[in-house]
Amino acid sequence: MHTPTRKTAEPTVRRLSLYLRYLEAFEQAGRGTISSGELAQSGGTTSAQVRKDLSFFGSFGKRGLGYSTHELTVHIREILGLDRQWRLVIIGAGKIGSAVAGHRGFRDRGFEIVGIFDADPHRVGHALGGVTVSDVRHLETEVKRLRADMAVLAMPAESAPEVATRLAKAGVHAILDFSTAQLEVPSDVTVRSVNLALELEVLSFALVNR
Amino acid sequence: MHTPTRKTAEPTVRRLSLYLRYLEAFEQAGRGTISSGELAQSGGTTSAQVRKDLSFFGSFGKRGLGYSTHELTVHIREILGLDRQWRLVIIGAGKIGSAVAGHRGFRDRGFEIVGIFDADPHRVGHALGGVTVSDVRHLETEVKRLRADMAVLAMPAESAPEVATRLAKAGVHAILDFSTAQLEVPSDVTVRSVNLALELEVLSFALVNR
DNA sequence: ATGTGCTTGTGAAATCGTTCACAATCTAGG
DNA sequence: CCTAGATTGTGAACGATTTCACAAGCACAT
Repeated sequence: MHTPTRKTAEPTVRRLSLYLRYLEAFEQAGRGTISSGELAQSGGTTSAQVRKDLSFFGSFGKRGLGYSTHELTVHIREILGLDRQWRLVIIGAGKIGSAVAGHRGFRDRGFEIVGIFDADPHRVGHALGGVTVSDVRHLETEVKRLRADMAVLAMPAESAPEVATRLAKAGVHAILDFSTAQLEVPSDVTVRSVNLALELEVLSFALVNR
Repeated sequence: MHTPTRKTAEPTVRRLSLYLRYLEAFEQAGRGTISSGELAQSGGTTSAQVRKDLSFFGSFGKRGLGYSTHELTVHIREILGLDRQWRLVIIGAGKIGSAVAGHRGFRDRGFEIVGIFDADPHRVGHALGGVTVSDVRHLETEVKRLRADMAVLAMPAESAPEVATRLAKAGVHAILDFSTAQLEVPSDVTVRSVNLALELEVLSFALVNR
């Protein structure tokens, strides 16, 4: 596997993630090999796209035959960094935080929830998915102690920027943000936003311009 | 406002949605006008990008002055189709479904939750955010009766494709899917997927390639 | 009324991502 | 060992999106 010369396109990474899901299904089904065309069908793209995506990272296939499902699974896992355990904290024990905490399948894919935080004293101390909710006041020390790699922000937009800054200071380099806030973080911290209202608005646009 | 000649780029629509959020804040703060540069800063883009995005739909600004916050707000709302009420159903009353149902701010933005469905008899009949959970067996008739425009799928991937098909038949043309399934729907139905595991995997990739 | 300073709207250029098309190379079968 | 059939890997073409750069237009001060 050769590391891409410079930064890889995000759409490529997203598709790799999808390919991985389908590969796992194929492997379960006992298929030893798979062609770029078959992978493309599962992921709603084209065979050329699949091959191009993979070619950024190496040559994993055999001409005339396709890809070994098992080997390609291992390769993609390695590319995405899923060949290790990631330690995850959730900030906000409300509806969304609980949903994330209760989402089985995270742990299976290497994401271990090691801490949950909330500002509401009524929530602190209660268990959520086997993890006890801590007071967000102790965020820095706890996050360091837990050696968290990533954080999920499931809190009101008002407090999100401050918490993001504190997380960055505590050594968290990846944040998944469900709030609608615009986070200001150091350049070595990656932030991804999931904004439910925005998704509905894109759907609204699609309906109007149908 | 001139309707764009053909389909508008999705990134443009997403940014419009972000601009709208910042415009509302600016309007709240009593700012009468705003420049493309200021809007760009809020949305993490460039002033040229803002002007280009808006130019697909018309000329809303005044040279030398900028945009009227109020007028631009109204224009973007109209472009996105937020100048009307959308009727929303949620399929799946589990963790994610509850989070969506309880999300205040949807209603404020014109998305009214008119129905919630679940397959689990234990959940049917209970109220969630002021709406009683119905049995998913009655999906078609209920969705038609409620005149739903959009649906949120918050259910296991196994049953999602079937439900998506039934929704399409019942006249729903926009679906926001939280499952990891690949949905097959008629071309006049727009589907958007939000996949939590995938987002974490993109973050994982970012961490590994930092 | 004119000049100054600022900001828009938009072609043109640059960049980025996708699709095409085909040589290279593999397997399997005779 | 050789041929037929399949499928990869990848430059090159294409298409889409972003950035650049500047003329045009407006407000305000003088």
